[in-house]
Amino acid sequence: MIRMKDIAAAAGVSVMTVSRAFRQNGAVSAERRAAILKVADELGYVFDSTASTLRSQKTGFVAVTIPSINNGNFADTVRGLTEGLAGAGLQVLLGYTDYDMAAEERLIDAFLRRRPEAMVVTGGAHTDRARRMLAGAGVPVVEIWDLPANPIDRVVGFSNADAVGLMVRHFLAVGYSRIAFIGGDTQRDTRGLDRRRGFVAAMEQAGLPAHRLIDAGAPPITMREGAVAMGRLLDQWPEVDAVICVSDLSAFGALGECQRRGVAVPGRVAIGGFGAFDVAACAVPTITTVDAFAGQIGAKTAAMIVRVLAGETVPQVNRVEPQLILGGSSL
Amino acid sequence: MIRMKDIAAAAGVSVMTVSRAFRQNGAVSAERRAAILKVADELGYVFDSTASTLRSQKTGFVAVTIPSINNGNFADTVRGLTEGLAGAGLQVLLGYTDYDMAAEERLIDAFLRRRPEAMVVTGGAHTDRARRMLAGAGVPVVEIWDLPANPIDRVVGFSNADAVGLMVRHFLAVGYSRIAFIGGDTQRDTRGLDRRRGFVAAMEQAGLPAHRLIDAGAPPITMREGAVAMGRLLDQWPEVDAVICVSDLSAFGALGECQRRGVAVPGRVAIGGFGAFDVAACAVPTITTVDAFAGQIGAKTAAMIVRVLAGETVPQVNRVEPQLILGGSSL
DNA sequence: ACTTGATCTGTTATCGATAACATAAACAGC
DNA sequence: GCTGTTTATGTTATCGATAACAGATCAAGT
Repeated sequence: MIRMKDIAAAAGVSVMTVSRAFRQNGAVSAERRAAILKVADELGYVFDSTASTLRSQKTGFVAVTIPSINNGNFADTVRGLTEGLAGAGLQVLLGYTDYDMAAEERLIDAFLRRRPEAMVVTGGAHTDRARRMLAGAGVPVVEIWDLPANPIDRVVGFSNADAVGLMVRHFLAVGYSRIAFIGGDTQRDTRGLDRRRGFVAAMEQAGLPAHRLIDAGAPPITMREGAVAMGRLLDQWPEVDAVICVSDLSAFGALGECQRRGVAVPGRVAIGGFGAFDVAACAVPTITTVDAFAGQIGAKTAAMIVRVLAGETVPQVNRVEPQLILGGSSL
Repeated sequence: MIRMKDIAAAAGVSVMTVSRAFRQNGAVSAERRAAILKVADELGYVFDSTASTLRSQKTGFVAVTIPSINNGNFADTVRGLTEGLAGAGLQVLLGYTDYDMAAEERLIDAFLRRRPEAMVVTGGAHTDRARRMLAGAGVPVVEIWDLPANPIDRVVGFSNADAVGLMVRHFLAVGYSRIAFIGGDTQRDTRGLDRRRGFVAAMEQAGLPAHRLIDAGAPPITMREGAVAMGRLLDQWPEVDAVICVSDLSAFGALGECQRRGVAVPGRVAIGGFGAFDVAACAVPTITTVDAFAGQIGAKTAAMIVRVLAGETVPQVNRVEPQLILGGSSL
């Protein structure tokens, strides 16, 4: 493999000059730089980030953990992060946890060895060791998609409970009252659990019973699980007139189950989801949902990281305001 | 930051012994290793992969580029890759190209600087410079999700054209003949283009006209674009009795458009998709599709890489056989 | 007891770049 | 013309680990 010293020898300059030629702000005369880059290109030289990283102590990595890679919301967040960080020359190192805190801990451990310049983790629930590792990493840490009670460092997110409250109040306003909730029972998906808590809180605040809760199993809660849960809901509480699902995917599955059973939506049962996934806008009828602005979460996180790394003072918490999107499923 | 020499001093051993204690097969006595790891833990030491990488010339990275991060098929492939490589201590470094060859080239360049131990790229279409970089990288290169005519190195994939041929022959067998195709017109998504070519070839082989082609714009072709394209199709060729879409997402959008227009599926128009996405199985009716076994592509690619890196002789091409999955949309 | 081999530990040099410092040349200001 | 500043280049030491080699210890075999 070709190294900088080979380029230096071929171009008749010192290694240091070659190093400078490869940087944006390197103090090298324009003609020398051009000559050096030409030689490097001819020799097929590929810059070695590893050596650069070791000496300069700058990896150019921002490590990001998300629960699932197969989820349009997190994909949007990653997109926002990637694009926002690219401008600062930072690359995203992405890992997924499968909604498993132990897996998250292992991932954080593996990532920290690579000396990222910042860490982004989804949610505020972590193992004790993961918390300690993050807190002691000596780099900015951002928890996203949530508003943890005890943040490790910085936060970009929203209250999942309050967001579902929006939906409950909409359903009540439109005239539904025998409302059920699907999903969010396990400890694994704390955001799903928060949404269920938000449902219960909003119902109780309205003086209505909030006992119609259907377990949809371990996350990720897919379309299929939404369908199964809807079937159980209709069997168990036939009087139900509306259902709020932990995400649009399960809401879509629930909608399909209603259609197969000949249960009119929204005539007989109204449906609400979460996340503003494409499927909510393209289903027939469209599904009422809450947009958490996943892309913005990523973009804001990226901006926060760039500013913090530049030494600026930035507020610790950046809130995103979810927004209700009315669909045909709850008219 | 704590370094190995700090651990060595605290534990009363040499740095080399600490280094060995941190490895699986390091020749250190069990008690010494335990003592060293205990000291390291107490001091909050975090292993520095960068230095290790520079000396040992092993990064533990496998770089992977996919067209889009928000796509269940590629997500499944990445999952297969991640899991298959984890056993060999390899981490996936993931990037997405937005179906843009210039973006792919930049990504490959950025990745190669980090000295991955193997490169995985989606598809067989690349810029000349990207091809040169990959060919000269000195590491195994695997092109996936396609069967390129001139592979750079290794391949794990299938013929997108043949896979659509399966679907066409199914439609013909069930009695449809005025079949249209949605998507795949641009040069950006070569797999989509191959699928359209496969449609045309299979129709012509059956002696049927293959002129009903609807452009759905630049990839990614989403549900929305499928709906718009279906509208145009029904307006332009009202005699159409079946439509094959470049993916299940556009097929689902098309199904929704039919439902909004009161066009019975499959009574009046049959619909086929591609990719065996969740939405195909959960839509009402279910959508006939082709499973390309995205997860298997990832798993097989991972296995291939592990074996090649271990010095084994492995066939250059590993084919995956897509399979037709019948749905209610084409009964 | 002596050789042989396996196991454990230490020493030295090194991976490929860059920070820090030094120096030379060019240029401006008075 | 002299000093001070800027710009362009080179020299040296270093980032934090590991490869390669060497040496020490210990058990087994003859």
